[in-house]
Amino acid sequence: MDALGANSTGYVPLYQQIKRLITESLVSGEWAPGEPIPSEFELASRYSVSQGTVRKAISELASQKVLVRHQGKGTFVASHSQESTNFPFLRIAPDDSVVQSVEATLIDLWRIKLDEISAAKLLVSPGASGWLIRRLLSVEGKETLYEEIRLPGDSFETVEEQLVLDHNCMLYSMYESEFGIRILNVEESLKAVTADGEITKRLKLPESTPLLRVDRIAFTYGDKPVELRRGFCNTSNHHYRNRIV
Amino acid sequence: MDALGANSTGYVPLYQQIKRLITESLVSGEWAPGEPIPSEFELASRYSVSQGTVRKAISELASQKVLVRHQGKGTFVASHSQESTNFPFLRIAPDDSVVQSVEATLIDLWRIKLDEISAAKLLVSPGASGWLIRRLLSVEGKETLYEEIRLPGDSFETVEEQLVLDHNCMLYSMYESEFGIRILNVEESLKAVTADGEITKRLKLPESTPLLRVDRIAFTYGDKPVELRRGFCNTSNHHYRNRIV
DNA sequence: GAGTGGTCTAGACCACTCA
DNA sequence: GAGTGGTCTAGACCACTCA
Repeated sequence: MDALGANSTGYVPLYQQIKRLITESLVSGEWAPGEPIPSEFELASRYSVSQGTVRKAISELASQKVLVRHQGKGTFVASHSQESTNFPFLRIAPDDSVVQSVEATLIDLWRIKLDEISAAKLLVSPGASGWLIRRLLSVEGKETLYEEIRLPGDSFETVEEQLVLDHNCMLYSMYESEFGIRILNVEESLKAVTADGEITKRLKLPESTPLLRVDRIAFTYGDKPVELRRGFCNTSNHHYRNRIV
Repeated sequence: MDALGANSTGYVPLYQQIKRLITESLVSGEWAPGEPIPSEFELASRYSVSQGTVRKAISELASQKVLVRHQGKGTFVASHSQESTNFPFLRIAPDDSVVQSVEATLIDLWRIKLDEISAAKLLVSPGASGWLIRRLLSVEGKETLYEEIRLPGDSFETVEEQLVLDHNCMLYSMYESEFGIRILNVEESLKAVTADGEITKRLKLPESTPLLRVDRIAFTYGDKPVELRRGFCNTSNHHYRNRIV
């Protein structure tokens, strides 16, 4: 099986091909985030297949949250700006309640050269230019998470502090509207650590408090990595939740 | 929408009803783990619907890993004993390689009375009898994870030490074959902690080493909780991995 | 009432497995 | 070659939205 779903005889199901064509239109920007795509019957006639085949393609894209279906209204390009939550990949929650408010405050923003490890993870050459964003997240009014975010300069040409502030630190929504980069999924790697003085100070904690370190790689279309993130989380009153099936 | 997928007018799609009938046959044991269920056409005639409708029901059950499909061979009841991995819900991996070998050694096993919190999580009355299993997991030959497992006595009447040893500490496979309880999914809650003396001694670590504490509730059919687990993981050379979409 | 996605059917044919 | 799951079609009808 290759990336298109072809087997050794070169057979690729029609719906896989349709899925690819739809994805191409999304990447090219023919259909913008938040906007409706053509109806299933329109797409069926455009690609000369049956509605059922288009439907199967759309179903898979909807399960990846690339598209969103609304019965009676249409199928829409998924958009961070119209999602229920502003931090769709945030797994930190307070212990005794459900997460209701998350606030981010910007610490600072720098143009940097990406170190070797970061560059390798972002699939760019070591020393390539990039950006470093540092910020603090408060969950339910309590400083809980200190984050360092690294962005590759080739995908993010100019990141102004004002831009980040304008978007109220909703970064993924900013990536989408300002840079045309939609984050589709993320990989996280967690460890328990004791953090250094600066981080504990930011989180207003005594030194050597154990912290949950969350390393993230965020991916856009085609599993292309476009953001690195390292977070240090105070888990005295919060936890990282996960469901595995 | 109720649990069956009915809307306010009482309409329930056929495939949802079929899904329910199939699940009932699975719970009743008509089709045992690892065995094939009847073919799509057979089920279609049994339930007097089309193959497509049966197919849609099976597809959803397959995506929940309740069933497993094999083209050309049939559809099988999922079984832990024939899964690729013996620890299907284990998210701990070594930092610099892929996880290849996991070994579990039993520390001890006790009949206990469930404390209030555990009983509440397992939806049984506080003080109800149960079991406590303590064990150590080695990943790639290195002691990495200390675990305490609590089981409710109503689902697990008698748990013998020999039984656990016979199953080589593959607990979920044991639950399935010995108690007819199949774990379908788990919820985990993670925190960074400094563990007490006994745990660090078990993991051969200096005291006050930060550890990743993983609390798990495991569910069977109908989202019924049937196992509690608390693990303490040494993350110096290992990490907890997660993918979010 | 027109248009959308959601369900369901009957039938055809394909890819894969196994004897 | 028989039997399985996997794909695809054309057409019908349902549930929902919006004017």
